[in-house]
Amino acid sequence: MYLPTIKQLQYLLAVVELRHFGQAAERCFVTQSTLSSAIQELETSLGVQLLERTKRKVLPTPTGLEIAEQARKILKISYNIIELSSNSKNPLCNEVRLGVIPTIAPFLLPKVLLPLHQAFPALSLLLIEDQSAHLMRRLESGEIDCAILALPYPTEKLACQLIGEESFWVAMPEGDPLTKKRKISAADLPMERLLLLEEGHCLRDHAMSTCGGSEVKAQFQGSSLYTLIEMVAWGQGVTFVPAMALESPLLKHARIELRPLDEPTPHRQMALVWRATSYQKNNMVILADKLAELMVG
Amino acid sequence: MYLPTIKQLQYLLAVVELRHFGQAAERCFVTQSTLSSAIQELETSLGVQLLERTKRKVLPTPTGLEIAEQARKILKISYNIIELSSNSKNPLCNEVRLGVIPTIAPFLLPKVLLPLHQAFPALSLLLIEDQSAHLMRRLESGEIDCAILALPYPTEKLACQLIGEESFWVAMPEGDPLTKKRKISAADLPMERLLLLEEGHCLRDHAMSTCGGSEVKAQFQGSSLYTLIEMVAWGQGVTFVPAMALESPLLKHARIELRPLDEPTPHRQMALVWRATSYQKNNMVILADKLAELMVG
DNA sequence: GTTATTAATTGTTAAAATCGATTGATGTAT
DNA sequence: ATACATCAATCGATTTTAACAATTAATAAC
Repeated sequence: MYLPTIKQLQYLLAVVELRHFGQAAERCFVTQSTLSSAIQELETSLGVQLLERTKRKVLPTPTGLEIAEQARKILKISYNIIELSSNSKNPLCNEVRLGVIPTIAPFLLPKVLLPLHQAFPALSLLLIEDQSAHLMRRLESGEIDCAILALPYPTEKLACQLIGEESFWVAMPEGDPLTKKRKISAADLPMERLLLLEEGHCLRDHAMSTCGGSEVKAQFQGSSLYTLIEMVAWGQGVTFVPAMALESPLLKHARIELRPLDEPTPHRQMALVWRATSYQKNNMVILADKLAELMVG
Repeated sequence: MYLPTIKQLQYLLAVVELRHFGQAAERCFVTQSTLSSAIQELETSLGVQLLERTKRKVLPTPTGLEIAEQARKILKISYNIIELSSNSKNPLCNEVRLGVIPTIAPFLLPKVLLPLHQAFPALSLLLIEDQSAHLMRRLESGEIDCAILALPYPTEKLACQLIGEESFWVAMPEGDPLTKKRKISAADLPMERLLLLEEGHCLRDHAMSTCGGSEVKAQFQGSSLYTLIEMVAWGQGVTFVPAMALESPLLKHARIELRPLDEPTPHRQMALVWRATSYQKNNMVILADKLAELMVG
């Protein structure tokens, strides 16, 4: 079964509309002989006469008319395909599905979403908040295009670009003995009163490695930084918060005091990651650059 | 501006659906390398990445998905085109636009329409009644596909096939002196009482040539055989009628008597004519054969 | 009769499509 | 770890196709 070609249909349509091989050929930017034989080819492959030719006029057969009508549709869709692809060529005009981990999302997004929209008006961001491991899986399956993670994190086979760095602070209840220090060192931390996020949050792992690895036995596992902060405010213990969170209304809490950590200051790096093969790889670099710029400013 | 080819779109659709170059190639009956390069060709001509390839999986980009969707439509229309043309290949399945002259139509059509429909159930006949000259013009312009005319008539450049022959009879009022003869000869005809159809009807010309050419001065010009017969019934004169009309209810008229003409019997031939270039030329022969068969029976 | 117009035809060349075989990268099983 | 299997890209060779320029045959117009 031989499918017609778009070119054949294009030629047929031109002849049906102009009723003239020569003019049709001109419109299609080919010679009359090229057009003529292309249409003959179409006729024999379909096994049907599409045009009645006399030396003086060209008359489409009913079948020829019907097929020309279908050809019109096909041509229209073809132009539509070209339109579709040329639209998608502008940088950051596609929908970008971005995953962000829960300990970054609430602090970073309010800060960057508006400026991002101003910088790339055609960009449509779809946000997904999930833990690092889940985001990795969704990234690999193509469900999302990129993710903002906290490093260190194993990101083999992903392209990765840093967008910023932030140190950890210690949050403690108002009047806690620790508040007497301007800077807290790892040794000062009361392991027995340390509050951590539940399993799966990378902030938990980063905090644990700051305090000396698996020795830590966290007393309580909060499911979000919000709950954790509330616990601290009620005097249940102390915890780590990322620097970005300091500006959050959450930490304007009257009953919480914050102290930086001593040198070497523990910190985490934030990075945008994506599949190295991603069709958006060029856009990803642009996006990461913009994010880095917004983090500094 | 380069249009995609249907083949490229077909290959793309296969890959998007199967997520596998090898299987897609198999489905399309080509080698993997053929399919692979065809899709690369499509991508570069559109200037857009349509697929993300890793060694282990193939992931369509959003643009790739959209274009595959359009490809699906185009493929569907293409198959439709093939369907359209193969449908039109059955003999006499198209619409056939048939012109018939007014002195044949009312006598022939009642006789043949039903049997024709039984013989070619898929045939859709569109009937047009008009004078020979008009039919010729409409035939040439492609407005109709074929016509039933009475010969002799100049039919240059048209294909032509006889479907029957009929002699002329003379219709006269009941009790007319002429009724005493069993057969009428041309010389017997009362020229001053001869009623003819108006200009343009070929029956008029045939009648005139029977009576000796342009010598005839017809007293009255009827616009249809029906009026003419009524005139005869009212004793206004005599006229010619074609043999086929004898069976018509029109001539069961009580006040009309009919007589055949003497040897050499004047007659007319009926023929189906069509453009020699007509896409229906094969069908026309079939149709003419059938008509001839029905005329005899 | 001559000329102009038109589509088909012919012969040639350039472009492309396709294939088979190979490569390089990547998982999977032992 | 190592060998094996899988997969898409790549390469080189061959066939097929598309396109053109020039010509021909048929027709209409003058």
